[in-house]
Amino acid sequence: MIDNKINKEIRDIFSAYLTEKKLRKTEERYTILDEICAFSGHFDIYMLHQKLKDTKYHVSKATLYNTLEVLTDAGIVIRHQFNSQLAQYELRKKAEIHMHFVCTHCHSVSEVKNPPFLQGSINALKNRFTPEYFSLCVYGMCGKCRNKEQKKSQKK
Amino acid sequence: MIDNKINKEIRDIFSAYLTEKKLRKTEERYTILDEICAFSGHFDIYMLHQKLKDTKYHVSKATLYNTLEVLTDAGIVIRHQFNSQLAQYELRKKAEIHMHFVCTHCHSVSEVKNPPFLQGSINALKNRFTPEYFSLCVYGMCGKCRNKEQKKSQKK
DNA sequence: TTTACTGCAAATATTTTGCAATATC
DNA sequence: GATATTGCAAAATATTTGCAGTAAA
Repeated sequence: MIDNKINKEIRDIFSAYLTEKKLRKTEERYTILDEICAFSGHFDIYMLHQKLKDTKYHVSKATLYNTLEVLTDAGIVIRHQFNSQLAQYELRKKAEIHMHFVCTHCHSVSEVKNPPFLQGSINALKNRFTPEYFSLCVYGMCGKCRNKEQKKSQKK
Repeated sequence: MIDNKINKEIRDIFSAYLTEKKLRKTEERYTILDEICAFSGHFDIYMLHQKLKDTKYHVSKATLYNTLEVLTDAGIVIRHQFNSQLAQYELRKKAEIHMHFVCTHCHSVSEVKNPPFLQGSINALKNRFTPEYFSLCVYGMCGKCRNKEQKKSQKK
């Protein structure tokens, strides 16, 4: 779980990054980061925009895209493009501990804890590449869709 | 390598799929599949469109998108969305034997043979999910960018 | 002969860009 | 005070859709 302590830790990492890159520490950037930390899983631009609207804090789409790019460059947020055109984001802290199951039927994305050996085997490739993080997406049919398909074939 | 024999094998799988789903066997669909088989790695809609133009065989973008959807549904082609908006595709036959290294600096995508145990560990999750294929993307800095960064820091 | 497929153009969706106003350093 | 960042609107990019003509079954 990402609690307030970890939330603060992430804010500090962001501050250090902004200082290092001589970027400005704006209220918008920190507000966006706080809202991102509050998401339990994936989110997209629209969900984030909506969430900020609910808190009565107005931020433009342009700023959202800009901030997400900075956060991605800082390695704090990971950008996924599962199946749809709309990019999905998530906190890297959360992404690192699971793999994604993308259902090829209903396009739902669920998460399963990463097999621990995976990290090790990726680290082993360091001579050719400097791995920062990885994303394992397994495509297939999710439990729900499988049940539906089974019911269908039973009716025949 | 995908040679003509495998190419024919894929055509047959496609034919069987089209028959099963009561879809039509058009010249466009087979021509597109042939061009796809000729790509050695990833490709996108524009590369495919260009390639077909070169062979003097005109196919509209709409048909390309349509056919790629059919091929994806058939499990013959895999659709990736690495970093850009432009979807990248590749033959599943090829995708299954490697993982992707996506450079977070220059956005190049290279391929490395999959660790063989990965397939096994994914199959082990069959009770919750029916895995069809997987895509392991490792993000980080590629060799070229790493060298450039090293040269930069040496100059300082 | 029926209707799925194709091509074109228009519509939609997502992200990026230009620029004036504003706020950080 | 210099200039990075913001917000808005317009542009750019990628994909989908509507529809009339064509071709597979």
